[in-house]
Amino acid sequence: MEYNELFDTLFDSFRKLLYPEEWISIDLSVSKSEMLTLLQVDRNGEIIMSQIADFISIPMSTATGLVERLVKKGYLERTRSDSDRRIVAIRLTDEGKMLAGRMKDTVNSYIRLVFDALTEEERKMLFGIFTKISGILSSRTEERDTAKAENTPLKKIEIE
Amino acid sequence: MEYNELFDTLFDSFRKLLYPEEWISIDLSVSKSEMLTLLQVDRNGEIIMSQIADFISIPMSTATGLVERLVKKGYLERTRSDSDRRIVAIRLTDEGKMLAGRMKDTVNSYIRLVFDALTEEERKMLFGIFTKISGILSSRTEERDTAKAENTPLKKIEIE
DNA sequence: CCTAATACTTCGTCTATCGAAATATTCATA
DNA sequence: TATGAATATTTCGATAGACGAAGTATTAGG
Repeated sequence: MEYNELFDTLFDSFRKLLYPEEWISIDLSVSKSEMLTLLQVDRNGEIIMSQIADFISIPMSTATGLVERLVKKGYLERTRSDSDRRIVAIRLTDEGKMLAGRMKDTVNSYIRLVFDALTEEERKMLFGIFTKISGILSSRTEERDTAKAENTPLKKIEIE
Repeated sequence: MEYNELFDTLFDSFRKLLYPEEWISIDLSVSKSEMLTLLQVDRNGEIIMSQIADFISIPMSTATGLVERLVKKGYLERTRSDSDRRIVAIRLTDEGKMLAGRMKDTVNSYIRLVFDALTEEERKMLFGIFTKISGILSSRTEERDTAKAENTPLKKIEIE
């Protein structure tokens, strides 16, 4: 019976993440995908177009537009690689670094808010639980990925 | 130092929720907002347009389109209220009920997957933690809402 | 060399979102 | 009880973002 309550809580979290403007004060100058991109570039320091597309699971044509907007806004800069001139490397500008920093601070302030409300024991356990969950979810993702890879040739047999 | 790891985990969850197609097998015939709407209608049994708009935090004009698509797809039906003919009540069709059921089943299977990986103690604690967190987040939302509400009257002074 | 593969961009199209104005109905009040 | 304000919703036009197909440039392989 706890399942239902848990479902509702998750449902609510899903809603909040889809429309975070409601509960978190984020910079309105970037969209959710743009935010994700900035944080990912921040994590990697430097990243190439195809990695961005891969990471967010979008086609390259979409990634081009996404990065283009962030470049126009002054948060990212593009550089053609010298060793392989097909490759475009993406880096944060100083302004981009500041924005990424502010975004991380905001999220961290929420993490802290939650952490402060928990006991030491709960904190430890939450961390362990998170690790377990993310392990399960990524093993799921891998399953799907390999399944997809294995199915691709088979699809030709389907009667569509 | 745990903060960073936690940030990364949250960051990843955010990404997965924004692009759930990657890890969860959901019905491709509806978008994320549409899914949210269907589940909310399912929860309430019957709901009116403004409640939908309110719940998902979108303007009414957007809600109209959203519901329109779901009606066309055969998942929702509209009825003008007899007591107040301005009001439009939304209900799930049988097909809509089935889809909502399938969506809940999918999510519940994930919940179960996670639950099964946890000990009884962890389960209890996770539940408590979830309750705490959602309490904190909704008190935040309320703060923002009342702040907004308190500001509204002042707006009338504006020279429009 | 020359063809295939890779990395990326451009273009046209389509979908979703949103604000402003329009419509229809009910409420309030004088 | 007429009439102007308030409420609930839709329509319309504009705009942003996503995506597939085709195009460009560069590198790799036989």
